[in-house]
Amino acid sequence: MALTQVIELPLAEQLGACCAPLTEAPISVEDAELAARVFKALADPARVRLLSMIAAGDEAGTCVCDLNAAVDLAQPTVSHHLKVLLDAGLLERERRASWAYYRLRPGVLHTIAAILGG
Amino acid sequence: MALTQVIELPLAEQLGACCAPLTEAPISVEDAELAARVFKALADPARVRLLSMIAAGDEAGTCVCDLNAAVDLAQPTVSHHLKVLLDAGLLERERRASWAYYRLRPGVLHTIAAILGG
DNA sequence: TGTCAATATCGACATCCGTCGATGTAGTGG
DNA sequence: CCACTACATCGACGGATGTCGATATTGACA
Repeated sequence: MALTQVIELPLAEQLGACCAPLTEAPISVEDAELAARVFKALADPARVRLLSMIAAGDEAGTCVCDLNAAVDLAQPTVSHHLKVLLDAGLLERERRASWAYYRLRPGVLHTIAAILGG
Repeated sequence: MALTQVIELPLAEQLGACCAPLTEAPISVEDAELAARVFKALADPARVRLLSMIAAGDEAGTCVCDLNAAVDLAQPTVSHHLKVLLDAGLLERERRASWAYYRLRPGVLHTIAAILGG
C-alpha cells in the first residue's frame, strides 16, 4: 500500500475549480470526464425528483423516511439513488437519532449552472 | 395507425417551458423524466467534449470532419454522439455541400442552467 | 451515370445501470 | 440482552448504452 493518501474532494467541488464554461473554450478530456460524472448523477428521473424534493425542502435536511413515502420505489432503490447523489457531491448526509437526513451541498447547483455558461 | 400526428418540440425547449427551478418546488414525475433525458445527453465525457468544442467554436457551426479529427473515437461513434445531442435538442444540424455542420441551439444551456436554480 | 468523399445507419458485442428481495447494521427503548 | 425501526449493502436480473466494423446514403463532380 502507498503511504500517501489521496484526499478526494467531492466531485461537484472539483468541477467548480476545474474549468471555464463550456462555451468559452473546448473542455479538456479530464475535465469532461469530471463533468460527465456529475451529469450522470442527474441523468435519472428518480434522482432528479429526489434532488428537487430535498432542494425545495427544509434547509436542515429531509428525512429518508419522507422520501421513501413520496416516491414509488422500493426502499433499497431510494437508498441507492441517494448514494449516487451523495457520491457525486450533490448532497450531504447527517444522522439524527435513527434517521438519516439529506440536504443540498451548498453552492453545487450554482457551480454546475456556471459550467453551462448560464 | 393513428391519424393524428404528435408534434414533438425539441426536448430542451420543453424543459424551458415546463417547470420552476429544482430548488423552488418538488418537480413533477413527468418533468423529472424530461429533465433526466436532457441530463442523460450530457452524461458522457465524449458528448460533453463535443458539445464544448461546438459551443466554443464558430457560431456558424462546426464541421463534423473537424470533430472527427479532434477526438479519439471512430467516425460512427462521433456520429452517434452528435445524434444523441441533436435528439436532446442541444444542437442544430445544417448541411453545406457534402459536409455537416453542428451548432448550439440558442439558449439551451441557459435553459438548463435555469432549471438548476443558477 | 459512375466514382469518390463525408456522414449516417445497422448489427453485434461488452459493459453499465436501475430495480428489487434478502440480508446486514446501527440506533432506540424496553 | 432483546426486539424493533430506519437505513444501507448485497446479489441477481433485465434492459439500456458506448463502441466499432461493415454498409448504406447523400452530395459533388467528372
